[in-house]
Amino acid sequence: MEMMNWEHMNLLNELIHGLKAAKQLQASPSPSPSSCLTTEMKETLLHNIVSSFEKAILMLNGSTTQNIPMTELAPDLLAHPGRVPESPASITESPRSDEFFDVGSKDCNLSSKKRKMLPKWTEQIRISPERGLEGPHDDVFSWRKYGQKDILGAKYPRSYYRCTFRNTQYCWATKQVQRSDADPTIFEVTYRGIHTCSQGIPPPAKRETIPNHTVAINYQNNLLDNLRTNLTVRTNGLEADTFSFPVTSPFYTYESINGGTFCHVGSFAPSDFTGLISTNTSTGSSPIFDVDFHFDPTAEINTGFSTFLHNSI
DNA sequence: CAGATTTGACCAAG
DNA sequence: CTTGGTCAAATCTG
Repeated sequence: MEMMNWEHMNLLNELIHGLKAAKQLQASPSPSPSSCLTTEMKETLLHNIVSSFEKAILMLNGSTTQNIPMTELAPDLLAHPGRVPESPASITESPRSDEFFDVGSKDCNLSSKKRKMLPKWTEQIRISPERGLEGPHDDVFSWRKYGQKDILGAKYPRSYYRCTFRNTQYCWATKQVQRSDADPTIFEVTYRGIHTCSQGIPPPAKRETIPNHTVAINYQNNLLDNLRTNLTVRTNGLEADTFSFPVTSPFYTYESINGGTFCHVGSFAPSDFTGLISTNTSTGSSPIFDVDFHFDPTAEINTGFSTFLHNSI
């Protein structure tokens, strides 16, 4: 197999996925009620397109010696796909901000929907008695608490955190911490979104020996990976299973076949993780894993990646 | 004084 | 209506 430049492979892959998603969207006329793509799927495709551009830009930017911060290049892209950052107060409802999505649509406030599309996973973290009740607040990222809520049927309140750099670097990662009432030493931490702030990007110093973009993309993955090996991890629900511990935000393409939907999920993964799910890595060919699975909307929900796994390149 | 936390109010979804 | 998630003013902290 041709050993393509590692950077080019990833970059190409991003652009190809972006293009694929864009073409799918283009092939699906928006006002057609008979369109095989649901609104949700279209939104996901849009998300893919934007995210592909973001990652491609990040890769290119990571390869330059100057390394201009993403926040300067395109802060609005980092802020949210398609969203123009205004004052923080207007973020949740800005009637005119979605220039790339649903222009002219009445319900262009997609922020909550789009937020739901962010990758989401849950970890159960047990606190050690010696450390006291400080809770599982020592992850690598810095968070700012923005709310607390009593949850019906739960003994303990749920705390809401967002990335400290939400306003300065438009990083939309959030987490929720819920103490388990069954076992108060366990905290269930639900993360949503990948850090796009400088915390999720490696320090520029270490960028000479290893291909730059690989460091950039995998840095955060490694952090997550470390967390994963050290902690009990559990995913919840269909959505979480779908995203079942992505190491970068996954991209999706949909295809309608015989009334069912064929879904393709791709994500970057550290090579060791790829090795776990594929036997084809001895060639050292691809750090990317792709998953294709078929689900029939009329059938019972099947959350397994049952169909097949393969390397994409 | 700047940044973080607290907490009641608000809002969208169901 | 209820509920979970977020906002933002008030308050705290270093």
